[in-house]
Amino acid sequence: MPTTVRDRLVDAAFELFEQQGYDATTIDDIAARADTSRSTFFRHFRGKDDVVLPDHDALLARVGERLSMSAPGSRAIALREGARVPLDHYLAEGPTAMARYRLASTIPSIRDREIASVQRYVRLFAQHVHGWLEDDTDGPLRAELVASSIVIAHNHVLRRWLRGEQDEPTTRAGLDRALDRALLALRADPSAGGATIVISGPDPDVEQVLEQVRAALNAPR
Amino acid sequence: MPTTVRDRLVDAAFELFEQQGYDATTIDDIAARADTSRSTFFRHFRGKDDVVLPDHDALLARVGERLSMSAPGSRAIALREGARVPLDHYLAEGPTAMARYRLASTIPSIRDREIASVQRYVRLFAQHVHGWLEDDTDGPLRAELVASSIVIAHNHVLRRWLRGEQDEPTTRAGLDRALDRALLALRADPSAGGATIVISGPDPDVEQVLEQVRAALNAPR
DNA sequence: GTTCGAATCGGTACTCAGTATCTTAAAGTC
DNA sequence: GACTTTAAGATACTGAGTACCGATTCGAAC
Repeated sequence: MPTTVRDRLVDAAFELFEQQGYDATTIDDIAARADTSRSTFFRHFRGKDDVVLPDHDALLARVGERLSMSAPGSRAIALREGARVPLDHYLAEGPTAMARYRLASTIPSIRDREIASVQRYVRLFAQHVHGWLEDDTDGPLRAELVASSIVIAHNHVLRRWLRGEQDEPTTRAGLDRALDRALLALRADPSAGGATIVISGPDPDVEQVLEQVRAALNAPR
Repeated sequence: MPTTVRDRLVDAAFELFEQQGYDATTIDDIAARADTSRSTFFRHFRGKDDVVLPDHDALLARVGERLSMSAPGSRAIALREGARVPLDHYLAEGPTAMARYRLASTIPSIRDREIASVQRYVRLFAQHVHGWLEDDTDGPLRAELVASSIVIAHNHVLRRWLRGEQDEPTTRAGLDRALDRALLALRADPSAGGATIVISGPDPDVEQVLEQVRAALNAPR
């Protein structure tokens, strides 16, 4: 089978990291186990932690593409499908994604880089949402809130799968539920003219709702 | 005046970083300009980037303290005052905070560490909020959403001040407004029994509101 | 078949961050 | 004054990351 040098390096790195720890394994160790040289390692990866992390660049680009082709009427759909892109990617990756998660949970250096990567997704979502809210005062803040909520919802369901707490179908369905909750912030829009009503909850009683509305309107705000 | 070695090191580092860039200045440079030795530098700071970052540990502890002494009736107040702790700290710091912001905006290494620090605040808030929502299904997700919204609101107003776009009083008032928006996610609680009503916006017309409520209740959800 | 060019890889040497350890000077403490 | 503690300087080492050079291979063009 045509295993490339790059693949051998990744495998060697994962094995050594899990086996003898991150700090304890040198790049020479990784290169040696992959039957190649230190130079070659640095030709393929920017650094030691780079081996573990997936290439977010490609994934980020795909998410950006999805968000770019969004019509004014279907913003929410674009956001949901944008969030689905990385989730599907990791679900398809399977065990590799899980191994990476184990490492990212343990090794501070890698966890920090992972957090920084997550932030790039937040910024990407925020940029698009901000563009959609151009006329809004407080646009940047709302955009950031919505963006981070989406990413949090995504990571929430992803982590449960990575930890083996959920199977794939449950995870996919979970994203939709989590996004429901996350996008409440988008739906409740205090900057719109008049008032914005958000009603959530199972089968509300109409009279009770109206009573609550009266109370809310009469209360000092 | 009794400038300590530590202070001299910090000053030297800031000057050199701004003057000749982060990567271009070695720790020897910093030590030399502070008229001390490399050993002393590492005795005071864990690493090169540590000089720039404030000690989040103390700040984090103070926020945690404030959140810990929160009664069931005053959760929202605790969150607001918890968010005010770091804001007040940076406002008091003044120019130093601004210089740090300039560096963090420019130098990827420092920015990544800054992002990781922010994440620690999110986790702290989330832990407390999660404790308060113990009985809630989806508690962890809601807690994360609320926590990150608070931190985003905080950083939003802080950044505007750091960039010199706002004066201090405006910034303090801005935090409250930003938190209003951020905490919508907390108020709109789909897991509560019955329904939850969130009404936001300036001076809503009662009839219009009731009409919207009827429409929302009649619409298929 | 030869030659040219472009990748790909290995090898060497260097800078610098970070750690460990030892020694020294100064400042309390009894 | 002798003793302990603490802050600082000095030295040496490991390992990440960079720069550069040379060797090999594989095609394509002539």
